[in-house]
Amino acid sequence: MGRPPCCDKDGVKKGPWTPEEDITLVSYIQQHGPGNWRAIPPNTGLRRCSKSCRLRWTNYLRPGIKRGNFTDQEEKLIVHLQSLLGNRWAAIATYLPERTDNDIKNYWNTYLKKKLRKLETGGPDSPIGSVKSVRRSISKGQWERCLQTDVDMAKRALSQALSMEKESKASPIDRGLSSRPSSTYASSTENISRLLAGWMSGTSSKPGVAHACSASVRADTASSQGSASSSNCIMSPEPLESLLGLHDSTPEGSEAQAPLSLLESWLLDEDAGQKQENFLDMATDYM
DNA sequence: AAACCACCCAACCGCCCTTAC
DNA sequence: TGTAAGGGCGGTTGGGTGGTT
Repeated sequence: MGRPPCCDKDGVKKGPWTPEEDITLVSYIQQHGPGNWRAIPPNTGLRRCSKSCRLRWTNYLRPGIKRGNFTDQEEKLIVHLQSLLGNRWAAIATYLPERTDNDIKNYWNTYLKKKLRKLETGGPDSPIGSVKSVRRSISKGQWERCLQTDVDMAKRALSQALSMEKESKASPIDRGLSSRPSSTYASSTENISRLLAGWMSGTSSKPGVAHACSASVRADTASSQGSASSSNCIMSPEPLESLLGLHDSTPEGSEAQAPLSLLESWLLDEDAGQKQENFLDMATDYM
């Protein structure tokens, strides 16, 4: 069936976003929150289609996005999840809250796919093979139920982890804004200011903010990974780590924490097949 | 120095799903 | 119940960048 594209109208701008457009979009979302994308162009004067606004926000301006190199853990997680879920990047991205589905998709298409192809031709005991063989051994219905449970658990634990994270890490300014639900949008301002800094400091040959920023981020992450103060990452990488159970600071009363850690350890475990049974047991317990 | 090439990634496109009416 | 609209998602594209020849 399909629908006519929403962006066919004359006067709709395409191509890279300018800092001014970013600021306009972010300030609107700060006031009204994300959603109702259709209302954004008429209310802000942006000559962009609603989809473009949504994508710009979710893939670039949204707070909490981590850019730059993927860690080994993230890489393993992506590989495992891709073998489990296929190219459902949005689902995979729920496990990597700091990464966008677009980022993961790009990373997969440009790097991981090739790497895995090499691995597959190079050796028989790649993680992909083990997971796939396990997957074949259980029924489709079982598998889908597991996935659903799996995603639900991840979401619960993630929201808990993130809320704990925000409370403990909120700057005085952020805390001041925390009375409203959209407090995290404050960090979008940081995004924008960094964007602008990258834009301004970049050479005039830089065609757009996107590349100016990503280039600076890449340079930054390469030179000072783990440096919290100078990082271009809007949020620290800790939510992922806490999600993965890498921190001791387990939130008390976090009912989903234990099963999630098991899940993640399973996902990150090279020997994924052996833990499949545990996971299935655990999943059914939580249904 | 310039031409070429491969890679990266932001953004677009088209389809599907959900929801409102 | 049917239809239209909005939003979400995955695939793809195209311009910029960096490395190589």
